[in-house]
Amino acid sequence: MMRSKITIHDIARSLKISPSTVSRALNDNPRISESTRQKVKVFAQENDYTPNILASSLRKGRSLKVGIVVPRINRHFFSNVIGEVEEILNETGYNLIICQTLEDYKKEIHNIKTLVNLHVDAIFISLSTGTKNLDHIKELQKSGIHLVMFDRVDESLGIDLVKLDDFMGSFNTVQHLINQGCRNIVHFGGPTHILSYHERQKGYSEALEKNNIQTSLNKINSDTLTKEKGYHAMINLIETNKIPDAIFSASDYSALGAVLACRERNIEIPKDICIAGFANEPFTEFIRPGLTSTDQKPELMGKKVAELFLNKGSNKDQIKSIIKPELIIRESTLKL
Amino acid sequence: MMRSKITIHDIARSLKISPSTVSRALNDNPRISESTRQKVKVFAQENDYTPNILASSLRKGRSLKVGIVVPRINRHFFSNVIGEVEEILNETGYNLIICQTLEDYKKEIHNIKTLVNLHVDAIFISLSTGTKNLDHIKELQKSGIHLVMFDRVDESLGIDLVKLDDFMGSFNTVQHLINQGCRNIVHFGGPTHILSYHERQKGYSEALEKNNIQTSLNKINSDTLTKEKGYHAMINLIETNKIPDAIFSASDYSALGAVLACRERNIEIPKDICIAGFANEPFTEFIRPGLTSTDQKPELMGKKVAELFLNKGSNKDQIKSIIKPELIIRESTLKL
DNA sequence: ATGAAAGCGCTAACAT
DNA sequence: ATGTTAGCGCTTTCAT
Repeated sequence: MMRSKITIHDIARSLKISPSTVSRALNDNPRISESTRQKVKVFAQENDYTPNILASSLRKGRSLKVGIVVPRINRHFFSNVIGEVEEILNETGYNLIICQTLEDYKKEIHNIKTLVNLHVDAIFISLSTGTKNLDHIKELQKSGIHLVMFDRVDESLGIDLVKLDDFMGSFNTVQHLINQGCRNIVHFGGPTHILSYHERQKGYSEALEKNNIQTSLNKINSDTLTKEKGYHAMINLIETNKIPDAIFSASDYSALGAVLACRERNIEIPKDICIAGFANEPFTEFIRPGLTSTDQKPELMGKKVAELFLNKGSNKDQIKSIIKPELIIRESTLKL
Repeated sequence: MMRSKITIHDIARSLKISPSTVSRALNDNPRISESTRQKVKVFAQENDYTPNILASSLRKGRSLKVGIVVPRINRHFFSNVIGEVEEILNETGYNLIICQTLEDYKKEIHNIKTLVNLHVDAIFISLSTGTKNLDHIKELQKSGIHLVMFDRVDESLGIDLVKLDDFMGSFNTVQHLINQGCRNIVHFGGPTHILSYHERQKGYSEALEKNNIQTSLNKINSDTLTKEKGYHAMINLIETNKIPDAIFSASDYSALGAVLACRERNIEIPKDICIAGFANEPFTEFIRPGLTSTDQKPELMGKKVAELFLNKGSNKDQIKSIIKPELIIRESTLKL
């Protein structure tokens, strides 16, 4: 555990062989005799030799490090993606460096610069909402660092990606609301320059259309993703006497805000209004009433992301992995 | 943003000076003339020079990287400590590498090995519950890597630490419950080999004693920190007809489990029973009834941890920074 | 104020 | 199967 003190030169000297032989033995180079390999490995083990990764990375140009950039690590979805990625990468000798952008474009650029600087072999990124310009990603593409986008992706860049079928998740939720008898459904959405939110909005609209329910732009609140914004949007609906019979929110947090507003104004869920969120955050399960939401399969997504990197090989084609969401129905939308 | 291509040698050649001069200019070595310094910096800027951190770390023996090891990154408390630490370190040019142990002793050892391998300059660690033997920490102490423990600390090792006054947090909560008229208070605690849980249990016992309430060991459930365990412990109390008038839990999650059990069995909170948790997880605010809890000041703790590292200097004495908790009183304990 | 040279620890072409 | 040598890009004595 000591800060690595002994080097391959020390081993070489003790064993009266050359450093390169030691290096090769340690790296299981087939051109080294079994006996030498054993001798070296045993000696290394006994003397607590640990390779200097810095030196090896400098020389090899690869670092066995992977960076992951997410909007926030304390979101259930992201922390579970990260957990899964970390587990798989550790098994294969890679280390994961986690960065958060806090939805800030500048911080995203800074994080990427840092990772490039650390000579990571790959970067897994989920774009921040503040990111409207993708030049930094395009530059990154040229750098030779393996790139995988996930969840908040851009499909046009030709970069391998893993994403949820957000359209399906959204469509199914709205269809469920309609099945419960809701007709006047308001959408709390996110900025549509983010593909996920665009698709969720589209799923909402198409589900309504398919059921011959008139859609209306003033039923769509974009940029309503936080608890505070959801709360205020709901209060606004109440105070302008436009209470709908359902809210479909693209975020559990803004759905929560709506729930809190309803509690405050004594509007009963699901009797007076149905509310559905998105992401299946843990709290959706234990608030009262339980909040209907869509599970985004974070572990599966993490697995796919890691595998996309590990199995890439020389395949040059863009790979898009689309994950099927699961609608978790709870009391907040159960009228029947 | 390109993977750094140009080196100080390229700059030196272009400017017809030596690499060492370039290095010095870039590092603001005072022995370089202002004009050369400017020339070098401008050229570097214009040509997107980025230093190779690997090479510089290898040479200097310091990496400008810091590792942080926590039980889980998706705990509100830890993710906020991490966020604060990251922010402060980034300002000073350091990068943070985040590892999680998932409360597993082996994973903790593995994480530390990894960080040592990466030649981090410092490790900030919060011990996992699975850690009962501290040999790996003692070894780490010898390594010369700057160490700071936080939250889940061991005070006997002489390592700088930042921790909550868990005794005070616990004592104040129980005193509050007593003030509300509760006399039969059950404690859901954690393993007492972890100092925090030991102190919380002590705070519980001493608050009772101070109020001349008889304490009893069978009112203490240790190893009851998760939602599931809290749920089962509460169900057990109900089914054995030993429903207390209050639960003080050392974890918000086990308090939540108790809340869920009460809901299921139609026991009213706070009318029939008061419940208080610990950590002030976000959900405590918006479940019904709101759950009384103790804020652990994660941002402040993160700040102290980072500062302990940045300001250490040559001071050899152990520094213990004890943070005052704040009791957040919500409906779950408001009988009066 | 600047340059030359050595070396951090490792790997890999090129020998033998 | 093993050794020699030359760096990866940077910092830092030691010169001048």
